[in-house]
Amino acid sequence: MISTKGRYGLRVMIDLAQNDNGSYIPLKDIADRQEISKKYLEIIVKQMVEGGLIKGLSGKGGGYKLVKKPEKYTVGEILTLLEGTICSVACLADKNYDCPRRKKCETLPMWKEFDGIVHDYLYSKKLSDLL
Amino acid sequence: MISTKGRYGLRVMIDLAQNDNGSYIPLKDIADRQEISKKYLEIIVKQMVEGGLIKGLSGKGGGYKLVKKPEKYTVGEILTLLEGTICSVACLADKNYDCPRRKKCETLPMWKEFDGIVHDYLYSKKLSDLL
DNA sequence: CCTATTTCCTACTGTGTCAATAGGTTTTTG
DNA sequence: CAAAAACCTATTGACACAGTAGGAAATAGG
Repeated sequence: MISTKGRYGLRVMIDLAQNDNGSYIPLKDIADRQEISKKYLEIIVKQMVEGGLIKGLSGKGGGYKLVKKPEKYTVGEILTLLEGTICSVACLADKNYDCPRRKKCETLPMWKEFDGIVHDYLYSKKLSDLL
Repeated sequence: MISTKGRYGLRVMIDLAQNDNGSYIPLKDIADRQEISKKYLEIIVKQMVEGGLIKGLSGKGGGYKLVKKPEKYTVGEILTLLEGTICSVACLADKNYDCPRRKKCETLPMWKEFDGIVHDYLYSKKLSDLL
């Protein structure tokens, strides 16, 4: 289940794309338009800056803006940054985890296939597809 | 993310299918084979009985068994029972929930499409496919 | 009838994440 | 210098997850 973090973050990205006029867009405007608490968005947006998805500028006239064109972002990369991982099952989420039942597990192949389908969908979907 | 409840429950179903000899299979045997705490499985299995997925018999010689042939179960129905709902986003999980942004939400169509893909995969997958 | 086996039932608990809220500091422009 | 904005740290209440614990009721075999 995708949490509000991922969902709100995606909406911020869409808002930034739709209201892009070359300059920085203040978070207050985004929060108002999207009807989301500005304080909560700060946490999310901070993560997006750290992850290199967007850039921020302090001070008057500051705000946030995209660093790439909307068609260069995939929904998958946005969600992965905010959700940590988009994995359907815990066994696949941590690549270093070596499950003792890996060899004989009857469900693992299915989870892998399922994960592939999810991954393919989300990484083929572009931010520009949502405008 | 599918929790242990759903994953363990699915493995119980597979175990019941694989070890079906007409009579009831004690939970202890399943727990031993699957290397899962019997106590924890009790909770999961209880839910599966209540949901009509399997039936249980108390007393000596008792245990659990499937009520249908493995090819008659879908992975989707098993997971839905145990996880409550298999929905990628909260807005779609509760059918009665009327989101105020429903009309103008740019992400809703994508979530619906995504949910459809997930749903299709899990409900087309049969328990018998995992044996 | 007794006993071993098994499900069935209620309750509890520690840990962690989610979804915010609160209050302040720093940066920048007009 | 003042307003506006990002930036930063901390806290909180609620809830779900992943079990654990202990016993009651049911049932079959001897």
